[in-house]
Amino acid sequence: MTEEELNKAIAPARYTLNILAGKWNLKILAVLCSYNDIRYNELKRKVYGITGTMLNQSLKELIENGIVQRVQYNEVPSRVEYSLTRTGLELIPIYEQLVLWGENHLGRKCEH
Amino acid sequence: MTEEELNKAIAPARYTLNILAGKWNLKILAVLCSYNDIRYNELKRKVYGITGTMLNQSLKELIENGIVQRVQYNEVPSRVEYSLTRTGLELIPIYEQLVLWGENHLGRKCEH
DNA sequence: CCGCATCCGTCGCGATACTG
DNA sequence: CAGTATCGCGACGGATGCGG
Repeated sequence: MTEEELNKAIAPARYTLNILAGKWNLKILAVLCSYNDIRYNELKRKVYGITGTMLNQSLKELIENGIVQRVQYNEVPSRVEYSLTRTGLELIPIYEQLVLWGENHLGRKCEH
Repeated sequence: MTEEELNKAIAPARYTLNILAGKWNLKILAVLCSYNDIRYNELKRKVYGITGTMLNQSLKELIENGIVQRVQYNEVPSRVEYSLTRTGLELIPIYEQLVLWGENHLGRKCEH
């Protein structure tokens, strides 16, 4: 395998990983996954410990990558709801695989 | 879902991600995957662009996490071979899923 | 209620030089 | 051939305060 071939082969995986690897993205996905729609402040409360800055930054990334959808309702007071897109939902099986591998591996470590 | 429940739920996925997310780990896995055993310098040549420092650091992590196996042959000149463990092999399907999702998503971006 | 601008600390990454 | 030690930079994470 040449350098180019190797790079081409892993590029899509790198791309996916870059999205998942952000410190809060996994938590955000897990929360969004269990709600069809959720408001900003509700989301902020569910993703324990996150600051406004980080939540907005993470959401921005996720939106730009087509994983999260932002819907703004022009009411008073203003209301914004977030939800997973179809693309975002397709990320869930991967998330579950990550959990499975992690569980198996952590389990084995304890067994000796 | 409480804070603890959420943390417990995602912890294994975080663990798996931390392993995969290192800058060179994906490339190293991809190379190791296509060789049963490979020597240090051969590996260094295949993982284009990596420095000795980074290769050793990455390998150390992967070994500590039970993904890579190091076998040293006491010959002259010295010879060390690296290979994936059973646990490491179980990471391959995840890697492939990451590639698939990335390809689909990148594809859609170009379609408009 | 929702989000942005700024500033700062930490850490992953890496260049270089050295060892058995 | 197969590594280790040291030093430094830059990007990401995060606290705080402002704006619509």
